[in-house]
Amino acid sequence: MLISTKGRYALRVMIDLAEHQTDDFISLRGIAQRQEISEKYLESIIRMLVKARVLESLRGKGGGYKLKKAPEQYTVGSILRLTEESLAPVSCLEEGSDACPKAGKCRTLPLWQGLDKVINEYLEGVTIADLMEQGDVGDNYVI
Amino acid sequence: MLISTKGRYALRVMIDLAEHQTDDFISLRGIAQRQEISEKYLESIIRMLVKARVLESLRGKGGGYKLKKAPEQYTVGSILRLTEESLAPVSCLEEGSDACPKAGKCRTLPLWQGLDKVINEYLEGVTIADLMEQGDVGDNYVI
DNA sequence: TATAATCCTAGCAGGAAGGTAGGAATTGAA
DNA sequence: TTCAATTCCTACCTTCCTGCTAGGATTATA
Repeated sequence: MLISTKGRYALRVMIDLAEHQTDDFISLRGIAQRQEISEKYLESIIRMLVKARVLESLRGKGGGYKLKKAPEQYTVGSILRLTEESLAPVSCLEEGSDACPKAGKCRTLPLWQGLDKVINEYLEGVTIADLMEQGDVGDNYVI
Repeated sequence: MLISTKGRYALRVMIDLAEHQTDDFISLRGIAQRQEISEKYLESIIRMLVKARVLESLRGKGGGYKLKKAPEQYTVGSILRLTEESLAPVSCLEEGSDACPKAGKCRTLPLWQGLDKVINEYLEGVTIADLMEQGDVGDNYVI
């Protein structure tokens, strides 16, 4: 499995915020209740999004979260990359992993590179806006 | 990460057997040494391939393993499906998992179905023969 | 000052990945 | 017949990650 609950929940948070967008901040509690996810767990996920400056936050009464940009400007890939350690299909392609000494003569490396490319292109071709309403999806978002 | 060492090693076994194909059976020890993988671990992986009737085996002296079909006839996807529990990118698409009660109104399900499709199409488009010699790769096997 | 909210650190249970160990069964050859 | 080479089978172990929980510190509003 490539995508953990962290990544899936992060996307659902983004969609929820996009769908309930106003000038006000939206509280964790509201998101958690609508999405039926534990507040405490969701908290840790949302904090990643705040740290990555994808969300704006405000503490104290009336506080909460808000998207920083328009939903069209967030690709699915850019969000998943924040919560998943890596989207690489195999460990040898993970960022920060040293180049494999056998890379030159590896029979399968090109296979994994190709798979990686296909996955990334797909995930970069879909935005949060595309996910908001089924039936009004982007060109790249074809099942 | 989508693909475990089990899957990667299984592919390497298939390639090794394809490249050293004769009428004789090829021993586990030989494969393990060429691929620099622990004999004991490789043994458990190869047994999956034998059980799935992808390989033919012979016990005793002079025994070993052999491909049952030509390398062109094994897609990468068909091999990986034997060793990986599931190639689905998210748990809700795994075979045998009950349909999610929220599937009807799920904002992200089509996203995952699309990703699943892209991954499977890619992996079905490459065969063991494609992996044998770089430079002589199939049409679908483009980086 | 009370209350509502986010921030922060720590920890934990369960399962899977990756690998090891030891021996039983089978086959071919001396 | 016996020995050596080989696959088959079962059990186990360690380490890491996922998914989740707990408890409190900090900040803003009314």
